[in-house]
Amino acid sequence: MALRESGEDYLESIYVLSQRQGTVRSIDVAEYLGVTKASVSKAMAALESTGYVEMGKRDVHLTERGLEVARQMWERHCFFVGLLEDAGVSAEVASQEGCHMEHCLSEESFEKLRAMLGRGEATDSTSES
Amino acid sequence: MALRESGEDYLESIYVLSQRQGTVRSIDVAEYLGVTKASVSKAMAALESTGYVEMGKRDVHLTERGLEVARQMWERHCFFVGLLEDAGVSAEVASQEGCHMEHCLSEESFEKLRAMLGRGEATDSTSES
DNA sequence: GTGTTTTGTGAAACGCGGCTAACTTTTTGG
DNA sequence: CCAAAAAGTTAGCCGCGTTTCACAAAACAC
Repeated sequence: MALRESGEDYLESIYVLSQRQGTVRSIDVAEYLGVTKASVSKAMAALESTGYVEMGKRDVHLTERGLEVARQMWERHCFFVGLLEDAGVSAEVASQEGCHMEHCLSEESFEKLRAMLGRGEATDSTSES
Repeated sequence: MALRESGEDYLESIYVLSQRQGTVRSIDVAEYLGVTKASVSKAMAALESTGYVEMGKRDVHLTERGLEVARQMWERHCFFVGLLEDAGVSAEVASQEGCHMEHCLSEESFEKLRAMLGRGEATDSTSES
């Protein structure tokens, strides 16, 4: 039920990778996140049992429910990274730090913050590095 | 050496409580953070061994080093809470969520963000609820 | 001053999210 | 087709930050 920060990261990376590559394997997620494949294996089992992902023979994909979370996370990721970059933070650092900020807010608070800061919808760039 | 999120929270709460009350005991920290006194006891031992706090017979206080971190955290806390409140988030939720955001950024990024959003120095309100 | 209540500590355990190592299964390429 | 490489799984471990529970030590209240 309660999705943790790490779970959200896994979902987000599956989302990003699927935009880039179509099909996503555990190993791709492991490389993307910089964890071992054993960690991914465990995490996928947990996320499958809670209904966020489904595992085919040789790929993983998001369920409706997982997709919703993943998109939301990615949107926030883009928002915070953009915000930090605009503030003059390097792309690399912004990306690292944005990764954590994206898990801090409720959906409601995030929407309010975005509305106030008026950065509209985040520009999707799942295909970039 | 490496101070974790929870360590920063402990330092911050010692700071806030000392502004409010003067003297701070473990039990005060426990109540403030909503953890057990055993947790505080362990955490204090760790923070003492790394030079962030000193423990007297019946009180805890920050070292120079601890004070610096604590002030920084509190400043960020006020910044993020203020930001969220301005966005229309309730004080209670803003406080909860700001608590997490304050640990995400490097000092450098935080300063840049603050400069861009132009909210000046945070207003200190350690004496409030 | 003595007994009760409050505060602090220590030991053992747990959940989480990683890791390594060993193994199985699948894919690939000669 | 088959061997080797790549991908996935399983088991066991670790560190962190909690918890509970039992106990020790102070503080407080008469």
